[in-house]
Amino acid sequence: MVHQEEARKGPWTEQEDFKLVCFVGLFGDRRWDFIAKVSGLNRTGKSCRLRWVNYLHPGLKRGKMTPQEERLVLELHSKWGNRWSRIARKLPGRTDNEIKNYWRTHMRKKAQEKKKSTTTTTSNSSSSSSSSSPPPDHDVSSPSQSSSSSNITTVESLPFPDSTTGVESFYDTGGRVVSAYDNRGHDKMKTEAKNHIEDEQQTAAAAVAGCYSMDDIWKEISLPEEGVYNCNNLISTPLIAAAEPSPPAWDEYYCSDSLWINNLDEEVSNKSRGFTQTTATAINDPFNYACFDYGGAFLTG
DNA sequence: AAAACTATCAACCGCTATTAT
DNA sequence: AATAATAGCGGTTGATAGTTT
Repeated sequence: MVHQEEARKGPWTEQEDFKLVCFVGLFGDRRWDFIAKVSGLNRTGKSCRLRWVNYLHPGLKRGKMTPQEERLVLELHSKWGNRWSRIARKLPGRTDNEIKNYWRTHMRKKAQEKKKSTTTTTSNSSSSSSSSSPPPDHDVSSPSQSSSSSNITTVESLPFPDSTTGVESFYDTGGRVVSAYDNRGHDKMKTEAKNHIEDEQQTAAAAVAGCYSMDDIWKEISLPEEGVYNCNNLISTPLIAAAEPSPPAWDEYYCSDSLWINNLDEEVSNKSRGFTQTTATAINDPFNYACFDYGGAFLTG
């Protein structure tokens, strides 16, 4: 590295994605600037975080919003306005960005429909469609509209998790994934880890960046006879050793094969956005089961 | 078949809040 | 307590896929 080049921008490549996932697996999803540096990704920490949160996070759901989710978004938006992240917490697997995008397109459409209907049928009584008409952004003025519909479930009664239930959307995990590296608390561990990390930064970066080509990586992933996906296979041993100042051992976090393969197949058939989509899922699932089992031992909070 | 238009969504920007030193 | 660094949020933009004319 001769000098600090201007950070890369624009779409992420599959290689970048993979690197990022690996390093988040190692260092947790908090220290973004650090990860950006150590990984050798020529990205800002901010960019890394965004990519992770909006695309690579294992807890993310993909595909169309379900009618239930749509209703929930409508209701919550009428309640809270453009508090996208807040709304997203009530929709596990959905990101604020996704909801925001959904709202904009969905509501714009509805607004246009409404405009049409009002201009063409001004003399008519208000149509049923207007009951779901969108307020402009920031319009939080009509909380009653949601409650007026008896078959719309109220937020509180929905089965979706929130902080009170103990089941969290991925927004609430707050990066408490690799607690040894969490820079909040665990002072002793933190110091040790920090030293360790700094010593091994070069090794780690080189290991991930250099030891495996993407072809190798995907070959590893798709080995049918293996049946399991092992993070250790993807990252060279020195890296694992370096990044593991304390238990749990990575060997405990092999993924479940069937889930991984099935989801990958599904995504392959989803031709929406070429390989990136598949890549994300391919990366997501192994780490979901291998590294980011929020319901399991890694969840420290 | 091709141009124009629309919808979708990933990613960036600027700002604010939070945490560390 | 003050300051700096970092994380997070909401708004916006731009690229591209899909649809219509």
